[in-house]
Amino acid sequence: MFLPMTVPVRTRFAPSPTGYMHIGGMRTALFCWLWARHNRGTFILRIDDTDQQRHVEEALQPIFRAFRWLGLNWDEGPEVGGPFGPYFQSQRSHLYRDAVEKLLASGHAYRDFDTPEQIAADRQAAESQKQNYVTVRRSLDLTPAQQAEWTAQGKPSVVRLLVPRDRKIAVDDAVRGHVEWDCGLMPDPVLMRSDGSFLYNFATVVDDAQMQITHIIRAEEHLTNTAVQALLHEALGNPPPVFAHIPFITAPGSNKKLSKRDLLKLRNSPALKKMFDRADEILPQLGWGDSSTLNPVMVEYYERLGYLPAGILNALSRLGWSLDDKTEHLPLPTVIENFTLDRIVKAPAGFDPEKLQSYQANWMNALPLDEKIDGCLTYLQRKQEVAGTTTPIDREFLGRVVAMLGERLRVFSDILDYPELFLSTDAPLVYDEKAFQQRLVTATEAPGLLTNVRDLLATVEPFDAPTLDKLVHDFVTAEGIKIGQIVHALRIAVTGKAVGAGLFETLALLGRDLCVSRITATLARC
RNA sequence: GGCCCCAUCGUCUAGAGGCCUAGGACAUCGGAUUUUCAGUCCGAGUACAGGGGUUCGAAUCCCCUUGGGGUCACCA
Repeated sequence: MFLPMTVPVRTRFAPSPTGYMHIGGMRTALFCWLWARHNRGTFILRIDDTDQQRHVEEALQPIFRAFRWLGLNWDEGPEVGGPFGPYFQSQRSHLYRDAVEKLLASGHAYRDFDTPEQIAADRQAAESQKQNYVTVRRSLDLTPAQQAEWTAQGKPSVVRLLVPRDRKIAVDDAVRGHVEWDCGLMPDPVLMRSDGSFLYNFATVVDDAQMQITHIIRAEEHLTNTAVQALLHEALGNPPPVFAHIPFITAPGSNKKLSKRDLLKLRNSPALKKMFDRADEILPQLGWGDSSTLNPVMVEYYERLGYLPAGILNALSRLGWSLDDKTEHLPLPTVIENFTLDRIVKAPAGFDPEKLQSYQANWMNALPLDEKIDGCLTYLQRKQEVAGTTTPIDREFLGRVVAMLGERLRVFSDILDYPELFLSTDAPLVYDEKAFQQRLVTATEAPGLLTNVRDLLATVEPFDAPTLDKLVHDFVTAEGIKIGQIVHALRIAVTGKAVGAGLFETLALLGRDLCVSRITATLARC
């Protein structure tokens, strides 16, 4: 658009080390990554750690982890290096200092000796007169000698950009179109603090230019910053990058930014409650905390619960972007091939857990059986480790379980919902008490019928699903009862549960001995 | 409050003047199948925020209103 086609595309994602990867931030990162890959360009990871936290290294790990899990590799950045490093803002002060000097020398910036108190008073004065506040610029009237003297005395000062008030600044945003601001309404932004450190808005511009970023793809909340940044690029003589402000993700059922700050509200929102509850059910079994340590705004939540990268990627891609009027299931290569900035939707997109589930189900379904087995095995083994037990899990048997469960298995950790299938012979079942009452106590004929069926099961040959199906149906006919009078009782007797996979398949899977002994045990309980 | 952005079914979206009595997906509700749940198959309902223009013709272009959101630091 503004760049010659020969310039290779370079995009960047610049997270702060917060200690977790936000799902919305991941979506922004994905869009950056996609645009780079679509153009066979370069995707850069740069760490915005200007506030110098102590444990940057630790706080960074979940971010790297999320990228790696989803398979979004970075071409330049931490751990991989690159020709434009260092990739930590905290290590790039010399570049910012040079840029400040350059702006000071060219007259685009000036030293401001006004105290924060003066500035605050100016602001208040403007406000009380219902006037727009702009910097008063008293320091501009200082003689060079006065300035030098104050500087020599160590009087604190900041460096501000001298905003050209007589004009407008405009940007042709790749998703929002032409946007412009009146510079006469803008205060002069601080570039360098009195302690010599630099502001994000300035550092970003210096970095983007030095790293030769061609497309700045970021969340909409930065749109207002763009006026200052565009001015800075201009003052620095940089070739202007293309800006693309993508809409942010909103919390389900709201139009506010999906934020970790509103966690309490999110937890109680009907759409998200299930996800929190699921975390509390599953995570403790695996020794990975609970919903207070991992929640649905974090990428790690999905990883730990056993979602598929393909499912998450598909869902994230479709939040604010579409291929056409009907394609929903998109493998990454297809997205890369077709991803363009002009198809990004302008309006904010609500995060919809239900739809995410449906993408996930689609990709789980498409997964080869072997990979499903591997995934489930990991979870079963992890659970055993945590519980301190070591019952060996037969891979072939697990394969039969996974095949039988079919679409009931949406994420890998769902396998933990079926402990009764993996229990050894002598381990007692946990019964769904309500169902037990209804099907085996209230239904007074049930124990008798069950006893008869057990005796038939003890000898029937072969012990496979079709045979068992026929056996039970013949039994129903012979007894003159309804099928519902026996199947529910039978299922509870054998699994303890009211619902599950196909009954006859389940019986066949568990095997004759286990079925008979469990029915006997259940009968003893009636 | 100033500035800026946004506005199609409950939700994600298609739609770049006639193909739109607005298409798809998720969710919802029916029906069928099944021993239950899930699934599957079939079917249903539901949307262009409002008002003015421009035009032979507007969801699509312009203006206004309304509503929502973002941002206004020596934060990132």
